[in-house]
This record gives sequence, structure tokens and C-alpha cells, in this order.
Amino acid sequence: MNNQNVKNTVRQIFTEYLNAHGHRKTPERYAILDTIYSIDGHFDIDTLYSLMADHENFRVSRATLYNTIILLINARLVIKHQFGNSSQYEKSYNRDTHHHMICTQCGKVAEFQNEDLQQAIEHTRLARFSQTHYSLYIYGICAKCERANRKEAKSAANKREKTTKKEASSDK
Amino acid sequence: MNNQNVKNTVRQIFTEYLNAHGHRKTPERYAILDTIYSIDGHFDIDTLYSLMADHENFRVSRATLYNTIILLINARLVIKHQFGNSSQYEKSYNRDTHHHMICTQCGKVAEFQNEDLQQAIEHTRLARFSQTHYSLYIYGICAKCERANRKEAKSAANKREKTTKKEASSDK
DNA sequence: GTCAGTGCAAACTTTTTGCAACTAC
DNA sequence: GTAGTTGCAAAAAGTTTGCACTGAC
Repeated sequence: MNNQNVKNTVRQIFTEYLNAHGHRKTPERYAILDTIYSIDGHFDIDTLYSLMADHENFRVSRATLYNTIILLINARLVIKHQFGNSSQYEKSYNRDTHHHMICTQCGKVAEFQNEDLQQAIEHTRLARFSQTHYSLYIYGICAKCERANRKEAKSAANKREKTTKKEASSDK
Repeated sequence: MNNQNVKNTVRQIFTEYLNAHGHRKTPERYAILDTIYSIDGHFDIDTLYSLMADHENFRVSRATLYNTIILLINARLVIKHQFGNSSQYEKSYNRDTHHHMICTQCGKVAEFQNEDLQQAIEHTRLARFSQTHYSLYIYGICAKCERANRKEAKSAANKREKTTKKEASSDK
């Protein structure tokens, strides 16, 4: 499905959602939906706010962004994540299921796909709970930070050694 | 392992961590660790702050809580979650691995265990990334909200029907 | 004695809320 | 016309920061 098709489809889904819940179909809401579906990957409210102003040439307030994104989440067109300090969002329609690797040191988030994992999670039966979606965050240290840490550990070890020698030398 | 044993062990692990990184072993830090390991389940900074004052009879500032909890996370004694608005934490040593069900409507978080899922996730090999831990959040609607929604959908459908009839009656 | 760590308050960031103006219905 | 939405600004909530004081080493 190409990008324009996706946009048309999600607009339709959103319209149905708004109708079904007695909400108004304002131009702001559709502009926000369109902008979100132009973004690849994650974004936060601030980024979306800037994009709305720049690309779409359609200014909406942050309050409206917060309001609208709640509707989009309920319409299952957007997924909310919470890594780092601010909430991150991403479009969810027609997007490959993926999981997240998060470096606990530098905060970098990378996506990866794994069919088996996906199947296992989606087929989990939960009592008294109807599953709509899920997020899997795997935390650890990315290759870059790993290298940095090895260096630090080395120098820390050196430092300890020197200290143990009771400042035998005038070395700082 | 009983609770006191766990507390002793984590204190020891923390001591080693502090030594290894050249941090000081302050009474505040140990009091915080102890309090955290007295809590079952999740807690946020505010809860911890209150508990410190009430139970431990040892007052520490929020700033110190934030500082210390970063150390505890790095020492792998505490895990940080981010559902809802504030960060949630939980002890991680000697605690059964579990996953989370989160109701997107009322925000309630429940834990569940699933050995297969756990195995599948832990044994996932990731390129250029050394996994330390993970979080699996399954979102959906809990039984309670499900029931509430069925009621609401019903009354909304009634409302639409009336509206479609072009206000045939004087009904509001 | 020194400097990392602490408490406090102020600052900052992100999100929510109250209200007047606007507009989809 | 009216009630749901919007924008704005103020408020709230959570977290970080600067600084003077304290105490672990």
C-alpha cells in the first residue's frame, strides 16, 4: 500500500471513529492525522508541533495536539511510548510490528523485528483482559557505550590501584 | 531466600558497586535501598518519599532519591518503568520475572507471569547490543472497563438513532 | 581537610486545565 | 443557535539544577 493510500484509509478510519463517538470532524484533526502519517518512526509532541508549523503550514496549539492524539490512540491509529522523559508516539496502521532496544546509557532507541517473538506475544492468552497491542522494550548497552565503558573501567581500575599504594608517588 | 537475606545481599552488592565506582557509602543510600526492598510491586518517587518518612523514620530529600535511584539502577538493583505520567520503579534482585498488562482506559497495571514468553524474549539474540533486562507491556481493556464501554456504546447508538430521525420528537 | 553528597528552593520541562472565542453541526 | 473544539495562558506535576552546608573518607 503506498503512502497516499494509507493516508486515505486512516482518514476514513478516523472519520468512522469520530462519527461513532459523536466527535466533530475539524480540519485540525485531519491535518494532525496527515502529519503523523508523514512521519517515519517515533516523534514527541514538540516535534509534531514544529512539523505542523513547517510542513503542513497549519498551526495548531499544543493543547489541541494533546487532545487529538488521545482520540487517535483510541481509534488505534497511533501508539504511545514512554521512553526517556517525554512521551513518544508513532503511527500504527499498516506499520510492521517491531520491538525496541533501548540503551540505558545513551538513551538511543533502535527497532528490530522478530517474527517468533511477535507470534509468541500476540498469542498469549490473558485472563479478563482483551489485548489490543503491546510494547516490548529490551534494555541494555549498545555497542558504542560498551566500548566507552571498557575504557572507563580500565582507567578506574588504574586509579584504585594507585590509591591503594597510599599515594606512594606524587601522581595526582 | 527470606526478606532479611535479600536485604543483606543487596546491601552487599550495592557496597561493591559503590566501591567499584568510587562513590561514598552514605547512610541515606542504604536507607533508601532498604526501603525499596521492603516494597512489593511498583512505586514512584513520591511514594518512596512518603515511605522513607513514615516507615524508616529517615527523611531524605527528593533530590537524593533521584540521585540514589540512578545508582541503584546502574547497580542493577532497581528497574525503572514508565507507564502513566510518572516513572515507576521496582526492586529487581531476587524478584520473579513478570510482564505487565496495562488498561489503556483506567490505567490499571497488573502483573502476570509466563515462562514461555520469558524464555523467548531472554533468548533473543540481538546484534551489537548486550541485553540486561526487558519490559513487556501488553495494552488493552480490562474486564471492568470493557463492561463500562458496552454500556456507553449502547447509549451512544441510541443517541445517533434519535439524531438521524431529524429530531422527530422533542426529545433532547 | 577535602570534596562528594545532601537538602532546599528555584528552575525547567512536559502535560493538563480554565476560559473566551470560534465553528461544525 | 448551541455545544464541542480550539488557542492561549496559567497551573500542575515531575524532574533537574545551583548553591551552601555537612559528613565520609
